[in-house]
Amino acid sequence: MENFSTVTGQNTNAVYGFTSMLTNVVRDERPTHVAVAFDLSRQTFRLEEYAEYKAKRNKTPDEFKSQLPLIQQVLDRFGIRHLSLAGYEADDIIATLVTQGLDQDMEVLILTGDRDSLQLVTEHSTVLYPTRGVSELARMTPAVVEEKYGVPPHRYPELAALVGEDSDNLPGVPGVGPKTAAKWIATFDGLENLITQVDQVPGKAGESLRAHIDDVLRNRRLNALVRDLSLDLAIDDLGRAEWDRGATVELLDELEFRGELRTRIFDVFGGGEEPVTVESGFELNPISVDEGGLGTFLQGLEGPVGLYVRGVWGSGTGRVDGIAFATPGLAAYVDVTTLNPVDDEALAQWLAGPAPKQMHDAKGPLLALWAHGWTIQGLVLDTALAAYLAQPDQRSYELADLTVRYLRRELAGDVAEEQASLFGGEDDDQHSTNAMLHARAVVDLAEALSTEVERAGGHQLLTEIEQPLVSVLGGMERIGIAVDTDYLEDLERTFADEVRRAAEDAYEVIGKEINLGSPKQLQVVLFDELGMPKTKRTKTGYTTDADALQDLYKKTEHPFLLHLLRHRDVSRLRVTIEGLLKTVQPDGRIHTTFNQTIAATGRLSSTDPNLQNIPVRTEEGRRIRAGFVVGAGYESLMTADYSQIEMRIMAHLSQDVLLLDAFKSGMDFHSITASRVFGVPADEVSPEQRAKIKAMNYGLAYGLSAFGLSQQLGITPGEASVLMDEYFETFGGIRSYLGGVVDEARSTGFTETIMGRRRYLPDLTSDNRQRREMAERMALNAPIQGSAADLIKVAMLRTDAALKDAGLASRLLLQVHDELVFEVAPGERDRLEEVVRAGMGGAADLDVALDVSVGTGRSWHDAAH
DNA sequence: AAGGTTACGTA
DNA sequence: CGTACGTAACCTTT
Repeated sequence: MENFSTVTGQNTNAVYGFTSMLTNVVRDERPTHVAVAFDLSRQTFRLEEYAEYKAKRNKTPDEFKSQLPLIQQVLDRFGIRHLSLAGYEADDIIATLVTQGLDQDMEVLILTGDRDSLQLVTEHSTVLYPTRGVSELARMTPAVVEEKYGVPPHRYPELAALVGEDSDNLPGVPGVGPKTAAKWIATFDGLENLITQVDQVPGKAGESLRAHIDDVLRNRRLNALVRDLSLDLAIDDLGRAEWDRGATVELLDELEFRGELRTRIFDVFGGGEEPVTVESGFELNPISVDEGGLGTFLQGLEGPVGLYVRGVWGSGTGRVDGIAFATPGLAAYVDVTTLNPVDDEALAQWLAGPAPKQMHDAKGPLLALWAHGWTIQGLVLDTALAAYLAQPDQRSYELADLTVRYLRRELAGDVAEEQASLFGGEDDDQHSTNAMLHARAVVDLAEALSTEVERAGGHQLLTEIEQPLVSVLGGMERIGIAVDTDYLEDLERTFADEVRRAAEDAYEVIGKEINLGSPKQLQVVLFDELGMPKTKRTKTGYTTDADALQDLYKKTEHPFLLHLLRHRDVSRLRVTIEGLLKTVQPDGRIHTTFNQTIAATGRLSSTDPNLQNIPVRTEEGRRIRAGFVVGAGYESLMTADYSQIEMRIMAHLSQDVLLLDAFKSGMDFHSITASRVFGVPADEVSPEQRAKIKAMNYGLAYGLSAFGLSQQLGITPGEASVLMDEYFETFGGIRSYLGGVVDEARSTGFTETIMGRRRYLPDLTSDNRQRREMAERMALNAPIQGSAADLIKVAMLRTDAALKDAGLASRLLLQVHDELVFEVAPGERDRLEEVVRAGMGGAADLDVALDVSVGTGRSWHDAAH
């Protein structure tokens, strides 16, 4: 699950975790009888005996409490019994059921995170104890308990009584840990004998025991589980009841559990049935359009028309096979490959006209329509973009997923169509029905999503930014950027030579050939054979990343490391070029795809290839940029970047006076902020001081920690902490802004950008510290990164429109988050610069200026400034 | 063949 | 133990 709360704001973390774990255990263990026990309240006989029982435990968070009824609903739907009993804990219920089960010669499994339950372990009863968070279950058999604690299971509570249990607020004997306790229990053959012969216990620990004997006895009384409760349900009642399929589907929809977990649930509890939704699919009223009658049909359509384009697209172009049209009343499908000239013209007119249209993820179809020679106007709603604005954290916005999510209806057809094409049957009927279903789904979704977007305050963002941007992005993809393939091929050979050289040098040092690209083999060489100090742990071993290798070199000065680092660098550059060359189209240009619904902050992303991560930091890397060149018929490339866009946004949002002044001064930003922090004139700021503040400036918007800053600057966390304090002393407005953002988001559930783009962060109230802190950093970053994304999108629209207005032939090619790349038509350099500076600089009216720096040259590299 | 992990490029 | 992405190689699992 990408998002652990539903659209209505109900947290589902615990329901999700519980359901997932339950499903896995049932799948793996195949139990014949299952029961789940819950605590009813804190008020138990243990609390009556000992008022401090579990007193240190935090109050159960509301977030979790609100999920309990949902968990119980899940169990009801799955046909699993659950029970609780006033005055007793869940563990007592479990102990009672285990006892009953063992009496009936059953094999019993106990899934719990409470170590007291280890007393229930026998040859026929095993505790499954969650480790590694909850991702793994340890099987606690008698042998495992004995090995881990040094006592047999039935003596575990004796050991616990001596040692104490923090989580129950039961203090044990001071100075006595598990080892001593286990030794005593073994020597005296149990706690009872230990107590009666307590005078013979030697040493300081013995003294301590004698002083705390009452505690031990009390602990032992309290940690004994009750095994003979009278319960409403007996073992025989715990066989799995009927699985309520329909109700489960309904509940899973409500919880918005989709994807992998849903499949798993149906596999385990439903015997592999495919999940289908409560309601059936879409009803069509298909009509066939007579030859020559398309124009009349189209003119007769009322209201917004859902369009679904059948075809293929990518790399800036595409092909249309057919188009389906749908309104709530009727649907039709047109095979465009067999259109007569009259219908073709009628369709072209209608597409290019103002009739309101709705589509799903229109950019691809747009490329296909353009390639066919058609244009399209009147796109009033793109359902993929609407869904993205309503919930930007989703990993996919496929039409079929959205219909289930927002309409509770299954979009059938894809599977049928795949099967048809698999068996050779180009089933026209199937194609057209499927296409009409999709078009109809778009219409219904458009209505539902309009409401959603409105509710999330995203209407303006959708209609004035995201949707108009579709054709701008499509245009950029269609045009592509020219590359000098000869140059890049040459450069690849150069780097390949360097790769070989570095590898040979590395092999010579260690006296053998290994795969330098294999972290596993590297670990063997570095840590086992060369005996270097261990680096930071990864899931599978020790890291060999560049930072760690640099560190190791500082410590060992082993030349192998230098050759290895060199090998990494140049082989990466070589592979980058190889990848780029593979994507060059017959027109000699690379046509990336810009994705508009991936980044949860509102940024674009670029794939196939990614042109937003072309190297720029190193001299060798920049040689790759020189391979991106101006195309035939154009004069040069122009790049235009926003300078310090994120800090400017922070200045605007925080209204920190010193920060606003820093930008107004027009001086070097890092120097002037450093001069403020260190209290020296800007021209006397040392390079070290500037570097520190630069790291701080950049890190701020990411939720930087003292530890992270210390790592980056190579100073101690203490020093970093002092630096951060001094920074925040100086720029108090920033501190209060950043704190305020998180507080606000915690109470509203979302962050918001300058243009009102929201990001929902339910984890801000998680009781899992790691998740919560992660969400806090996201909350700090999202308004800043997202506002920058808003601004450059507006800038793209303004610039694109201005170019057309001015009749310029220069064109936008790329966007790299705070940078735009243009191809300059002959003689248009100066006018283009004017248009771009105005378009970008005027994208928003902030309390700081939006500085734009511009450069031109024959390549992307030469256009740097 | 698919999916996870590690490493690393950009803003 | 700093946000947001995409890609590729390696390696394990299916």
